Amino acid sequence: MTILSTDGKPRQRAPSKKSLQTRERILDAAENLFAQRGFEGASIRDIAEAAGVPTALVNFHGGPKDALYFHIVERRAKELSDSRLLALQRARERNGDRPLALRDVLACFIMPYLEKAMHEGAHWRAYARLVAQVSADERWKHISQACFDPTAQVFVEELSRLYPQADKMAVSTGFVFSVASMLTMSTSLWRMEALGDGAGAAALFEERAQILLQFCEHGLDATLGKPTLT
Amino acid sequence: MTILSTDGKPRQRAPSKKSLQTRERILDAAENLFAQRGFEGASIRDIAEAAGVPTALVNFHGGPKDALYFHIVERRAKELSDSRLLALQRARERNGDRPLALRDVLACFIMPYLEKAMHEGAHWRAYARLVAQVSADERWKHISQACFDPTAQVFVEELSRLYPQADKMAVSTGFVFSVASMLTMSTSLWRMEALGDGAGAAALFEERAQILLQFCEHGLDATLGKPTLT
DNA sequence: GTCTATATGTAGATAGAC
DNA sequence: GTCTATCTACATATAGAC
Repeated sequence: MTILSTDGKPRQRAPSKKSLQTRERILDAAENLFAQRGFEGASIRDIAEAAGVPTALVNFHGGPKDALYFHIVERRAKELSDSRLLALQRARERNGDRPLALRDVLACFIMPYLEKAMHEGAHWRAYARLVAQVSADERWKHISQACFDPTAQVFVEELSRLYPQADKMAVSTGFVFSVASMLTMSTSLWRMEALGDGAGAAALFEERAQILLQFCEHGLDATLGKPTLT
Repeated sequence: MTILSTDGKPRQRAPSKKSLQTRERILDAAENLFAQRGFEGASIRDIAEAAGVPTALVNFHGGPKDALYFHIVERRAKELSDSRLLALQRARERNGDRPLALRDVLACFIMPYLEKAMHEGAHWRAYARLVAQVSADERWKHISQACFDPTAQVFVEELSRLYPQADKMAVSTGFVFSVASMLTMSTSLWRMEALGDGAGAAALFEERAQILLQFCEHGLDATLGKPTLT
């Protein structure tokens, strides 16, 4: 039974400080390589080399490869979910009795993600690509269910409250379109640059974030604000 | 030098009819497995087994693995591009001097893709997932450049004509968001079902296509119709 | 906890008979 | 064109010394 197995059993003893540092280095290296090359494209050996440890140590700290992958996604998922739910709670408090605006609900979901990717460095940018991989591949459905769906459900329900006449299928469809657009900020900046004139494109992340919010807000409003076509 | 190498050199002799059938079976099997498991996740051996041929025959007809991957994406790219450009040309003819509506431009790009995925069977649905993989991974940038960018550029320029005051960066950003939303129809139906109530979700592809068009049309119009925020 | 050594399986690719 | 057999490299994972 390994430390990082997914069944949640606690370790027998507290790990040493040095062990924790080693473990972090391994997880960070794995996060980077998985994000860059995908699950099958990143080998345990590559990860060990990037972390500067023998390969056996990756398995010791990370367990089997699929458990390592799960754990790396899970590791930052709680922080991200907490940021989103906290933002939502505060927005509700600010509004008192009035219902939230669509733009506010969207911003509570999208901005915590973008802010971490923008301001908290390479780890979160790699993590963002990892999330995109998991979200677009049904083979990782169990990871989405465990790490993302609970929070996503909260936001889908919030949208349903704002547009009570829209059926749930339309709401979840529009929400997934919005998430896909958001994730594409992390996976496809290179594509935007190739299709635009490319001048200073990478520097305009803030501007693109506004475009994203605008895009999703009006797309969702048009989708949910009127009956679905037949 | 193999038949399918990417340098475009012609074969020395015309292949036999039987050879062509074998080749098709291999390419179809590869398309399916690459779409399902990604480039590294699908092995030459898996592909050979799915096609019912010895592994050596996959290399003979497909060349090195990366050339095979490229070729499979390229194989249907031309048909898809042609459908899109033809739809655009016809829409222009229908309109005479009047400029195209945003909705029409979007439909010319999106509908050929969705119609093939809907009505032309499993091959195109697998291909759609393959396109999503390539479009979201910078490692395959050369494939996007060769197979998708020329047509994408035409549509970006068409959008720029409709919104001449919008800068090109905003146009390409909004376009990539739209493409990401479109591709998510092929990769994440399972996610929409998980987040919606799930009842009959898979059967409502047509309805979702309308939602997609509505979403992208109003998202783009809001994004491009007013000056970008600062 | 860490490392060396290794067990065991599978990967991509090709040689050469037919 | 096709297939068998095989080369070589690399994969995941663990055993067992320290």
